[in-house]
Amino acid sequence: MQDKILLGFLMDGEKTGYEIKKLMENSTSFFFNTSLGSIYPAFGKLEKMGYVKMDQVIGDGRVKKRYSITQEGRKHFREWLAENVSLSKIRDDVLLKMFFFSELSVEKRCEQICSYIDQLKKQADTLTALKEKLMQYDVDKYMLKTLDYGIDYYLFTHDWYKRLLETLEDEK
Amino acid sequence: MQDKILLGFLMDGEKTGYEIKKLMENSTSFFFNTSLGSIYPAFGKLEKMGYVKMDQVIGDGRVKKRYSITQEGRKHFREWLAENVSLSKIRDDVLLKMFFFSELSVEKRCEQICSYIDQLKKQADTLTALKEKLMQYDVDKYMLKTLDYGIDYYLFTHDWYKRLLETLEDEK
DNA sequence: ACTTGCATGTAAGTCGTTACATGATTGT
DNA sequence: ACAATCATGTAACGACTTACATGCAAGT
Repeated sequence: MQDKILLGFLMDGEKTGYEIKKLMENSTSFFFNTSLGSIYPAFGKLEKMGYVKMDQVIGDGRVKKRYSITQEGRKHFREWLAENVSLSKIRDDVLLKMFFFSELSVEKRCEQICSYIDQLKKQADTLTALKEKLMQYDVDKYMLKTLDYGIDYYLFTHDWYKRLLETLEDEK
Repeated sequence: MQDKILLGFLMDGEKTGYEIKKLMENSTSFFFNTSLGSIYPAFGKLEKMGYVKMDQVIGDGRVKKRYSITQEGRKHFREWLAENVSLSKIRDDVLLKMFFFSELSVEKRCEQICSYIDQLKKQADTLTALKEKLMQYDVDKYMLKTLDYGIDYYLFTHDWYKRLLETLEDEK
């Protein structure tokens, strides 16, 4: 999975591991993020498989390892893109807590939901701001679409829990 | 995380690992599921920590290991429930593929989204059927709420991608 | 007789994170 | 001088999953 995202980021030009990490932070991080501690070893594997090749470059007086994608890498990535998609699980610990909400007092339930609503709103705002920023540059259409999904998802979830909170407060 | 769900399921009475697995399949599986291969070792750890205790029981002519939650276990579980919630990441491989959709032909993009829409509809229907079934019994209110979220989430995502498909088909 | 479901458990492997370790450059 | 950021990498650990291994009981 995370090897695919590395290949994906190399599709439009060579990059270092560190650069890809920075790019992720400003684009995919809300749904996909990877630590440097797994990016570097992943490049090693991709190189062994012949999907990327490395060039040692001196830039800013520093030695950097710049990776580029090979023809086989491109093929492999496009095959993965065309492969059947499947539903992934919602792995959400708020949902899990809500499942057992009967074990918690009404007050605590409200506190938890209030806090969550706050966080959802903030996340939606953060992504909206990110979108405004990115739209100033010439960013890929589908990168913006995923951002749109993110914004809409957090707004939907925000509204859902806000409605839940209203029913909770009636119970008080 | 998965130790919490085990404790949660024991809150309303003792159960075997196998029984909990079955319960999960009919309730939390759409957002949280755990294999038996991790349930059994998890019980071992919970027992060591004093959160559960085991009784060997003979039922149906079989030797079973029935676990019950201790007072410390209850305390630990309730503390976890009251702990600050935080946003979890959407780990969705469809979103990741959409991010790189420019690398795929318009036809393939539509195929992928069509297939995904289908799956989302089916999942919403499955959960709706599950809800009808559960409502016949006396199921906990918040268990049904999580199911409601699941249904609404899949419907929201279904509609979102359906709208995306319409814009994709205009491009053809 | 045979398959399915009940029931438990271990071992190997995957995938990822955090912490540790190092060191150069840039800005204050 | 000092902190922050750039840049790479490894080691330890965690949280799982799949496959393997076993065996009884119930239904067909």
